[in-house]
Amino acid sequence: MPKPARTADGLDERTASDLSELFRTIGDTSRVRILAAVMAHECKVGDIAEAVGNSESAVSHHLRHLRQMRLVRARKAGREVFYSLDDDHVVALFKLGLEHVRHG
Amino acid sequence: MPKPARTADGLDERTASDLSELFRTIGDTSRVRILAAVMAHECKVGDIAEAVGNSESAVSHHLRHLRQMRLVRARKAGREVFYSLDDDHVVALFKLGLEHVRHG
DNA sequence: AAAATATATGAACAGATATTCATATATTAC
DNA sequence: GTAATATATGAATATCTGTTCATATATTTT
Repeated sequence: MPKPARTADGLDERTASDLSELFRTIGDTSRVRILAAVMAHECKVGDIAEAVGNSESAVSHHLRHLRQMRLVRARKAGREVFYSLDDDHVVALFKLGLEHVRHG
Repeated sequence: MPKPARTADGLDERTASDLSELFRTIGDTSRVRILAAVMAHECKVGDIAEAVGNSESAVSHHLRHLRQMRLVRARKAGREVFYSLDDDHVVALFKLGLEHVRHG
């Protein structure tokens, strides 16, 4: 099989791309707030929309994005869908990020 | 003084905005690679440009952005400018990010 | 002094992306 | 069955952002 394309700094292109995509996903104010809401406790879409002050449609779009990046997970209950964190990497990332912005 | 505007999830708007801005800064493939290069060892602009395969101008723009977010720091030596990490939050963020993308 | 080199910067353009709106799907209530 | 509710989705649009190009600044060399 072909060698992965390597940049001179030791990060292959695929990894750099994946990594940046992950951070880009968290790099949106609405999604940060959606994640913070979901982080506090399992939430259904409507409640998230109200909490972050976005339309349900916009939130739904964001949630799909977050799902695709495996940051949140959906649990269907009747006609409602409850979202929770998929793992706790996000919590750790938030903590580090906060350390930096609150004067790092 | 006025209370900071709070979202229902406990993140005030300013914090959510700052946090997302930080992640957005790392959420670009070129900047990820620039950071990786600088992370390995202090680099001057030209070398970074070559390492990541971007123009020096583009890299310079990115470096300004990274400087403004206090992610990298510049040291001037003659007509060259050497960049290094400003602190090690980025290293920790990269580690966590990699854990997530390499099967989260 | 001028020429050459390294980096920075502003403006402009191209491509990406968040939000809105209209509509679709799924589930429950009647 | 139909009506109502919750969420999802596609397309369109408006905004944001990365890169390029031209040019500016700073430093060294001759």
